[in-house]
Amino acid sequence: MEWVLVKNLKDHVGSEVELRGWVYNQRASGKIRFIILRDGTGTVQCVLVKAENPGLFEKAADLTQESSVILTGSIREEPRSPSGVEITLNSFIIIGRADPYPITLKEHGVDFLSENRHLWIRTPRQSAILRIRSTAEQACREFLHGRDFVLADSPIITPAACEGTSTLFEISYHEEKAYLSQSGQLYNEATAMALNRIFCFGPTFRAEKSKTRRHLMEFWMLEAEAAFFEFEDNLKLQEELVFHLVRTVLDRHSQDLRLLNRDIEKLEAVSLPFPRVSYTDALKLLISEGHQIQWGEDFGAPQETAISEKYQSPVFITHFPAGIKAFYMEPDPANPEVILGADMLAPEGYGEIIGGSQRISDPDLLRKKIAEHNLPVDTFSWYLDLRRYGTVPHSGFGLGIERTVAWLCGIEHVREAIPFPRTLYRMYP
RNA sequence: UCCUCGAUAGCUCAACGGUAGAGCAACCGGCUGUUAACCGGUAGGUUGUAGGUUCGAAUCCUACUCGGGGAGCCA
Repeated sequence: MEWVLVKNLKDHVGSEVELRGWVYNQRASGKIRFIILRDGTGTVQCVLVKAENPGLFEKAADLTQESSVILTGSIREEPRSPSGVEITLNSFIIIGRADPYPITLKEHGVDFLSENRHLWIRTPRQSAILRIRSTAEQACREFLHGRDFVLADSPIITPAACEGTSTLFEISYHEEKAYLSQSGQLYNEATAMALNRIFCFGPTFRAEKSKTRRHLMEFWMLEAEAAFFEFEDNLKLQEELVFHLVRTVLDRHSQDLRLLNRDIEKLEAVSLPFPRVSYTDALKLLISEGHQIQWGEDFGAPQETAISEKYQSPVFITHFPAGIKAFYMEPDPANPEVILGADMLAPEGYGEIIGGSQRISDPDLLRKKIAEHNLPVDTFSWYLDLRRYGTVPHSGFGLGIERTVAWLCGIEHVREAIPFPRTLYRMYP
């Protein structure tokens, strides 16, 4: 008998098939049982009538929540079913009978759910988010490969800070100190000089004691870098990538988005080109609205939210003051006080999802900036080499996948956008 | 690091200075179409830890532990 995934049941209406999965729930009266099976691709209700098969009916009393089963049954259309199909159960075997399952169908608190993350991910909502994450990652790769970008993975163990700002996780590299990467960017610049257009996609680590719905200690970042790309090329690439992500998730996950109660209209409203506002103009706007902030100060979360809420699409904040951005960002020739970089803020207050810039290509200027930031020149010696040997203008950006997925899914917290979140006070399980 | 909130049954919560309760889960029974099914019953507790105030503390005070939300920083 053919083994079919729940999500494909509609293609087999009328036939008898085998299903393999876990019992999501069971309801029973004296004469009829409803067993909801989940197999990770969806859920389906299986019906068992006592009069038709008394032996099987009794045996099914043993099907506790999350017991694993292989069952056979006939698929039929059923107007009363939310998915339109239902299974008439013919037989089943229990692979592993589950003990009383901690995560019931009732409400639970964040602490308990986090402590049981390994089981929490089995719930329909969490599964939907993780499926969307998978598609978002796939769409990133599809998009960049389609634009002739080459995947060039950057190292996770690094000898020193990439940007010298954030706190790093220190590890012991045999007798030496080493650090977990907080960005693959500097290595990306090297691979871009070798391969022209490249990207890396992997975990990145921040040891800052951040403790908000937008922060994880370990998160995944898509970082692209392109030789000969200037500021404008960079922004265009970013907005087209993010637009592609939105469209792809809408196309492939309407059911998951519905399950998450996502307001789909807000995603459908995203359109190209994305709005742009310079730091200076954004600042004026914020001051006119009563924010206490001066030129040269970075925007905080409340400011970012205030700006992003004015637009339906993600918005670029461009031309930040050089003093609040990383040392490698190219100054604007028209005004060297500001840099040719931009942050992309997601709508609905989800915060910064991309940070990017054109990079300094002049070796002398780069050396000067390294000194100004009090960074050790010798650890950047190889990075300076990139400017010694055939320097070119180039640009890149980093996209935080969890924040992006959280926005796409409309969920409250980035911890639900990754299978096993690492937060400030929790790394179990 | 700072601000803020919290910890009571397996889970979600109530009891607010005077005998620790409810719903769900578990277990037993009932029910022919349920969608977090429903109905009846049984069992389940050193109220996060340590001290203090009091005739009496889940409740008030102090410290600690663990966690939630936020600030800063960032994706």
